Amino acid sequence: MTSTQRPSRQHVDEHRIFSALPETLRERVLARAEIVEIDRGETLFHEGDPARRIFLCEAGQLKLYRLAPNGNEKIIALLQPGSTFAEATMFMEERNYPVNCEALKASRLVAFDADDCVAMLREDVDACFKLMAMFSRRLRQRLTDIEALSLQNATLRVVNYLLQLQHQQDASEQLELPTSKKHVAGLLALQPETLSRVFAQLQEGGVIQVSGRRIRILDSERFNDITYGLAIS
Amino acid sequence: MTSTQRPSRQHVDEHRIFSALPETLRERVLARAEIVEIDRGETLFHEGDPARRIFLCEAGQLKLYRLAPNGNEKIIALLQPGSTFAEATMFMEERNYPVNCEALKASRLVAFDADDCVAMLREDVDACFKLMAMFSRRLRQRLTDIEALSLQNATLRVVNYLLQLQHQQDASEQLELPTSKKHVAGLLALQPETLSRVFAQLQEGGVIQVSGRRIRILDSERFNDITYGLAIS
DNA sequence: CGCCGTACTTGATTCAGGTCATGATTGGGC
DNA sequence: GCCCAATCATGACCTGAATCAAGTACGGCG
Repeated sequence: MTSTQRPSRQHVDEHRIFSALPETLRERVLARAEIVEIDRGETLFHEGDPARRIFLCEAGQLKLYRLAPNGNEKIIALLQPGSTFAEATMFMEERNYPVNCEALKASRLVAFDADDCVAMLREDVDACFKLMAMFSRRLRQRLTDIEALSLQNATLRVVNYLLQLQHQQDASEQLELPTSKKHVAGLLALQPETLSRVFAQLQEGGVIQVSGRRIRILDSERFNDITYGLAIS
Repeated sequence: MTSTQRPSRQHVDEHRIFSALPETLRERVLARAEIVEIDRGETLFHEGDPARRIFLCEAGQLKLYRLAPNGNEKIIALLQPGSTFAEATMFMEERNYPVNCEALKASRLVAFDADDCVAMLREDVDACFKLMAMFSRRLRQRLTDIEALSLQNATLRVVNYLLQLQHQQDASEQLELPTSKKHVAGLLALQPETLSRVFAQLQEGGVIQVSGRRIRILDSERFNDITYGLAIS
């Protein structure tokens, strides 16, 4: 991991931007922001580490995850270019990261100083509102996750995940998993074997067609039905 | 459910207060706030209902929950006097409640108009910061919930819950469940039967002593061990 | 291009927790 | 204080997903 380069306006503007911060304030944060380059497999921070910086993913892919003592890994979120993360640590009494963060691909991040960001937010209610909107969206996402974990079985979780992907991507019947099946399994709190079997079963039923990371939704009618709790037939 | 009374300053000041709002602003919100009285078993709102108001629980107890098609219920949060809820809806494009809310005991709430609150927040960065701090704490709590659901078994979830209760209450070895075991089960995403068995097993092992809603932690040594994944012996 | 480690698939088996059933106990409301 | 319904406890049984195991396919790197 290196953190020598200085970020240019471009670096940030190229992408969806540290989305809570309006145009006028970006200049100031950038003054002390740093570019962080990180290799595949490297860890950006561990759960419990003091959180002095918040991040924007410019390029690459990372996972936020928690580990069970037995080594089981639950992926909390996949970070794609344009994602910001760790903002909530700014407001905690104890500022430390609540999860581990590791690069799944070589990645380039912009690291903002937490104190700088707080200082800026103090002077800009609009920025606060954008951040609050982001927190609200994230809270609702967590609610969806909790519902999935406590009320849905493996098949339903997979189906809902695929529908969500389909919606995020161009909404065509063809979609692509954003990462390896192993990590998708970690995201859905399943073992890789189970995910594999669910895919096999859905393919068996003629509902989807899987080839590597590409998935085609063949029978969107029945596919939707499954979401409402009907059997796989 | 009745919503005729006008709330006095007292009603709100008596308790922990709409905690994101500093002293100076309370007067203004209160001008249009209403008292809502609700009986045990009544529903305050359903998932999907338009969210025009946010709430402070003054007295009583409520549950926020989601339902599976088969009737299974996951309790997202228990609301006690002093809790505020539904604040995040203020910032959603589509303002609607993401969960159901039902009174577990007859309750008295203060209902604030969402638009009024937004208007107030616009003029007070301190209030924004308090609210952002609350969102951050809540996000972290959700993270803990997700970890519990995806990486911990029934016993571990129960033990961690009891430890959390012990900490919230006076940290003595004696604690009291805040609600019925049925609802505690719903909070931990367990069936009541399973919770009952876990309690029985822990009591069997001499680790706790259960009598109704009162629980005494007998062997805090071993009790803590369980948290680290060791067997119940 | 070929090698090796990782990802993936598939089968056999196990087991934690859910489901169903039956009493015992409790507590809210008249 | 009594009564009915809801809560709670416990046993028998079932099942979905984890675990264990073994073989195949893939992809990154020399």
